[in-house]
Amino acid sequence: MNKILAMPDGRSGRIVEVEAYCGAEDPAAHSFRGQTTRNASMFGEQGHMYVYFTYGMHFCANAVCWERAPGSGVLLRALEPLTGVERMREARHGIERNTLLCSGPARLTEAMGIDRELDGADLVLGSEGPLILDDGTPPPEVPTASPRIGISRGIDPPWRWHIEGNAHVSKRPSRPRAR
DNA sequence: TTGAGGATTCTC
DNA sequence: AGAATCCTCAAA
Repeated sequence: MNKILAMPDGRSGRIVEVEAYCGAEDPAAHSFRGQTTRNASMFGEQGHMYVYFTYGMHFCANAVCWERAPGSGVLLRALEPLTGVERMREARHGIERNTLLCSGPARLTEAMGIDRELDGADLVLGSEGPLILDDGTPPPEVPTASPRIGISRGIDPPWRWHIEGNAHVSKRPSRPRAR
């Protein structure tokens, strides 16, 4: 949280919203039932990226992190755009409001140009493109744990965290999602 | 081999 | 509230 996701072409943003998915102990995790072709990178090296395709049109990106359990990862849900904003705007079909560029897991991958080609990329070295940097900004002192969004199982543990008051955090649907 | 459902977003 | 849209995996 509060670290920076950067692309080689200059696009970058601060990570202001994340969710944790915790392997075999988490029914909502793609890795819940063990390793498959799709989720293989969740079982690969920590610090690499797990990118998945969903709803027939969207990509979402995770940082693989086994701190709690094997096959775990952190879903990147929102960025505050820092640099390369015009580039992001192009990628997002000219969307004007900066708060809509990266405020959602599939929005931020579209804005940053992240797709299945980058599944498994090393986020620490940045050798394949995306890189996570620490500019010294500390994570929030008071955790803002809340329920995860868009899942149908494993809804109990409040494993979503965001920077309180940040305008680029994604908006929670007002109604509980159908299903 | 089949088909239900999905860590979503956009528009109506 | 409904559509877009395709891939994965469990079940048969």
